[in-house]
Amino acid sequence: MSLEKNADGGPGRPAPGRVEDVRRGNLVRVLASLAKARSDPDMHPTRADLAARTGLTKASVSSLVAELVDAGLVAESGAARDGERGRPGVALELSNRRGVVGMEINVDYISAGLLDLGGTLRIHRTLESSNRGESPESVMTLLAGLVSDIAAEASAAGIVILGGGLAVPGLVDATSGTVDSAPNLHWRGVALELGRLLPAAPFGTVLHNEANCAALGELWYGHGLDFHDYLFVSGEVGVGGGLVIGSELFAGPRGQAGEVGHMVVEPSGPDCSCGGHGCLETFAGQEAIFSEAGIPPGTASVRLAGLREQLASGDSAAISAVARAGHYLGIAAASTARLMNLSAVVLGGHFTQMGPWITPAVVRSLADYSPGVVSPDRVAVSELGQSAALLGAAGSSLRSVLAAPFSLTPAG
Amino acid sequence: MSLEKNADGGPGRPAPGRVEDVRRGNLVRVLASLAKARSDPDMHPTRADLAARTGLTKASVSSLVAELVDAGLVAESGAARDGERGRPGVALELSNRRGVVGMEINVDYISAGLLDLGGTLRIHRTLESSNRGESPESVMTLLAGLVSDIAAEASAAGIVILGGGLAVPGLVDATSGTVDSAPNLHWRGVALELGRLLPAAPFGTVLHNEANCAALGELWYGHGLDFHDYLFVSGEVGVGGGLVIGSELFAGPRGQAGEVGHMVVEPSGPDCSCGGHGCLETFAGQEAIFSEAGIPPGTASVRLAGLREQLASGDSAAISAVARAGHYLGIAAASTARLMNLSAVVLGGHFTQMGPWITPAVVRSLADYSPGVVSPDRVAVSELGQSAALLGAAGSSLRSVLAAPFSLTPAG
DNA sequence: GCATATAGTTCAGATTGAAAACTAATTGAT
DNA sequence: ATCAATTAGTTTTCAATCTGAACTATATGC
Repeated sequence: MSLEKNADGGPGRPAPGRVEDVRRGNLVRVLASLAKARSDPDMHPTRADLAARTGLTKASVSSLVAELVDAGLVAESGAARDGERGRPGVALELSNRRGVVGMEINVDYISAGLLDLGGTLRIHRTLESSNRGESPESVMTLLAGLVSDIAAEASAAGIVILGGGLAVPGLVDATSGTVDSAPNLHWRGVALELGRLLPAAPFGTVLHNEANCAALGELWYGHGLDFHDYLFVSGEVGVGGGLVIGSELFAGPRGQAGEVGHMVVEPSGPDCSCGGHGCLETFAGQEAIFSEAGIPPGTASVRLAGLREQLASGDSAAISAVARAGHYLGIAAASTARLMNLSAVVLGGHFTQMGPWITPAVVRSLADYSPGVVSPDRVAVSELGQSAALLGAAGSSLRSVLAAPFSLTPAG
Repeated sequence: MSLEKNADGGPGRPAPGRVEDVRRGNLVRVLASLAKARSDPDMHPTRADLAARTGLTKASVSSLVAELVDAGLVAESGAARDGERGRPGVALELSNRRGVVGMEINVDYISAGLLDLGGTLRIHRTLESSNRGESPESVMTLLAGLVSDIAAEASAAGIVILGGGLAVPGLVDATSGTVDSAPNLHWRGVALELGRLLPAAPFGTVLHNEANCAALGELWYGHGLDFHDYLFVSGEVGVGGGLVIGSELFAGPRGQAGEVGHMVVEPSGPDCSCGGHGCLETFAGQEAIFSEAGIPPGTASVRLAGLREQLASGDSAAISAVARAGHYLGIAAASTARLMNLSAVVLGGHFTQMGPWITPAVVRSLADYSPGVVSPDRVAVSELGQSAALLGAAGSSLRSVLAAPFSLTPAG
């Protein structure tokens, strides 16, 4: 349908097609096969198996695997016996001696975790910290300490850290490592010193938007295993979101798509902080729900706990506040589903705490405004909780490594 | 960020990375450079120039160009003199002896046109025909006749037709060539015999959605030259649309994205034919505008002419009907722009006839609901008129050819 | 103990682009 | 007119890489 991207090969673009590029592509193919095999438990791919699944010859796969083993990305893990006759193969797997770090700065806490190449979360630490209004330097220092502890532990366990991802609740510019605006932290135009976090990691640290990361975490480690096209709505102070299309995050032209919170759901609705009015956020943001439910001011976690209590005790103000949020969420989801041809909705962030009360309202609203587009069993609540963003940030780094293994290989 | 697509190379996927694939990629690179050069007028790329622009060596480019010339896709067009000293180069261009056909079936007419590889529309024929409720067979027979005339003319002019695209106002499944539903034609689940249209064309005929094609036509031959990320809204009987992101059409998971007409713009709005209510179409569809403006029943073109007259004469009912449509259009556009981070809006279809009256309403609404996102000078009216969809369908075919030149090459 | 089957390696052959040397054609200075 | 300088395009040699076929290695089962 469209021309290959960057086909022109102008200045600043990837190198033109050389014979070496074939090998790079095939290294990636082999790694992708290994990564895929992992979700199929009890399946121990061998060189011969990889050859069959990638379409390459056994000779090529042997050579590619040797290179990946040299680079430390792939490890042999004993014999693969299947009871059949013939010489047994050598089972291969993504090395668990290589890992990436996921990091998150949020309003009430910072956290970091170590994910090995196989996708297992080996370490996960959270540190409560009131970051709203704190200086970026001091928060980064705190985070750097946390990460350095994790790096030490990793090193003791013989794990080499290759890269990392940092999720921040705000609009970010990943290329420059700048937080353009993070209203809930009161940060604006802040260039973070990402180099401090993982100074030795060849892939460095990449900055991400928190809602997008949560959507990615959900994609790779949550409902994404079942749904391939969905709207992820993350309720935090504002209402963020992520669009997953064909099992990939749709990031938009400037990597900032997914602002569900400012879709117009009620033309005559109240003014919004964004300057518009009737935005979803004015009905489904934390402040909107809390005040409608009559929850007194306080910290977000205390108020959220209060809301849960009132919901559980059948308080009608709380129940109707949440139902109203769900109603408008359903309207925004209906429009999005129609516009982008999506078939599922996943609720994350604070909405996970309201699951049983908000889901029916969303389902009803979807049925009412876009019948037949999103079936009730495709409205789900995230099960990852607070770790979604961290998993997304780490997973993103993991995928960078698997997509560019040649940068670790002797040949460079 | 994500793994290379199809990296697994499983069944049904493109062949694995062989050394030959490098050449395929480079053939595409060279063609892409030539296609790009064409929008830079008075620029006659030579082999040496292509080498510099693709990053390939002169030797490789010579060999690639020879293959493309053999395949008939590229032609030498005399010497390229630039007044400098040194041996003059031989100017190259995409051959104007190869072409693709764009076709459209709409409610009131069918049309077809011939686009040469350089992007010039060489022939364009429209045939009035009331297709609503007609059998697909009879309409296809009519179209096949029109296309066969064009093919004869092309042949007389020495132009070889390589492929084609057919735009139909409805949801289509391109892979099976089926019209799932085209309400305005009263077609539903119709498998079109696309093979009849261009039996000799190696790339065959591909079925497209009309609104998407119009968006593509706009992208390649209209405002897309200035805007790279925009919402294209096409008013026909319903309200269709297309999302252009990074100068590419965003087609959605099943190629059916862009249903702007059924975004919810007024939760308490009237019922819609889709089963929902408050959809944009109930305010900005043809019937909504005509009845609100007090235009008596009749054929679409007569009513549209009537509306234009009333608008020109300052009729207040007409003016306010169009302003209302624009208001709600602006709301849908505001939500879309926020959700997908778009920065421009292009109005097509019947909205082009209402330009001066509807644009201000859209601009006002955008400023009201999403201030600072879409600036007023980035709300534009399409200038392509009725040919947008045809150009999009043809252009899409042209791009398939340029993206897979090796299928025409001796090596196959 | 040996036939059979499967895993993995080695080696020759083909394709391809890079690099450098070479031929071709034009300008401009002498 | 002649020739150096300059640019376009071709030819040649070389290295990288995959494929395919032959070969080695190691199991099972009769």
